[in-house]
Amino acid sequence: MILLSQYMDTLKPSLYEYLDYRQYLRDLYTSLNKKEERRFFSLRYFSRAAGFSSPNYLKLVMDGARNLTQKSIRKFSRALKLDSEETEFFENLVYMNQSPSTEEKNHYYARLSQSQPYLEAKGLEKDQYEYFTQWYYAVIREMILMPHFRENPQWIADQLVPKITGREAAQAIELLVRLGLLRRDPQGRLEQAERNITSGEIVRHLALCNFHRSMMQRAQESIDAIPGEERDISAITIAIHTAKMPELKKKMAEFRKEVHALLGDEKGPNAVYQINFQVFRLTKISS
DNA sequence: GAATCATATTTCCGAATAGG
DNA sequence: CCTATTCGGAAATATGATTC
Repeated sequence: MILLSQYMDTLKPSLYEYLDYRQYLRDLYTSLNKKEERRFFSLRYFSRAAGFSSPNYLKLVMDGARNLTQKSIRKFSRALKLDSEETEFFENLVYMNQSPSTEEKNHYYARLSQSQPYLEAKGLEKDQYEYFTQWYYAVIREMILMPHFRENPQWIADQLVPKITGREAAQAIELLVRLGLLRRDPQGRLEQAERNITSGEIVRHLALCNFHRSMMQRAQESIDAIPGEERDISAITIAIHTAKMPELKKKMAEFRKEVHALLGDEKGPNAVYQINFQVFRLTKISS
């Protein structure tokens, strides 16, 4: 029995590599079940170890047909032989996955990202997440292009509307450099580096939700904070068929590219603007 | 308090395997 | 070689929680 659990440990995928607990369970199940001819880790075996009387419970959870409750999380972590740190991580993972709102997801992700083993496994991912949590990171990266740009945290902070603190600006530069979105030329001046933010699906999705929420908030504030000639907020409300959505998305993508190509190249910008695109449904779909 | 949704258990059935 | 038994997975059903 001791040998069996030791053997199990060597095949177990590392929990901290995952931000999707169902994926973790699937990988764990396949690696313990299919790889070897010894198929000791069956659904039934798991249910026995966890104290479920239904043999297929793990299967239902893996398929997303069942969620886990506080009680069943404990049963799972016992059967998976997780230590107390792993159990806590697993618990937050489950709650993050099952939260309906991005606010809650953020809350649980914040807890996950404090875990030391997670940082060791996915340290950069935390930076990538951070990049999308504050609207001004992207803005500062663009500000570099302005000829009168000064690499002085307080100056940068004062240029932004709304203002941020000098400390935040300094930390922003550090983050952008760490992410490879900014680099220093031979003279030590900051310049943009072409680099895509690549993070796992889960973090990317959560981070983008935060980013857009944050930028829409700026848009809302701009109605009062920015004079009319310096903004253009327009909208249409229109009834269309669901099938038209791909076409609409394509049009919007084209326009984004067009704007970028037409205006993005210009020498000597003197300010940074944000252009938001939003389309969303306001009624239920009738068939 | 009925209706609906989600969770947990029971039942069913095919495949593999051990025993006669 | 056949049959009984066990195992694995999925569907059906019961139970509990939540909503209106």
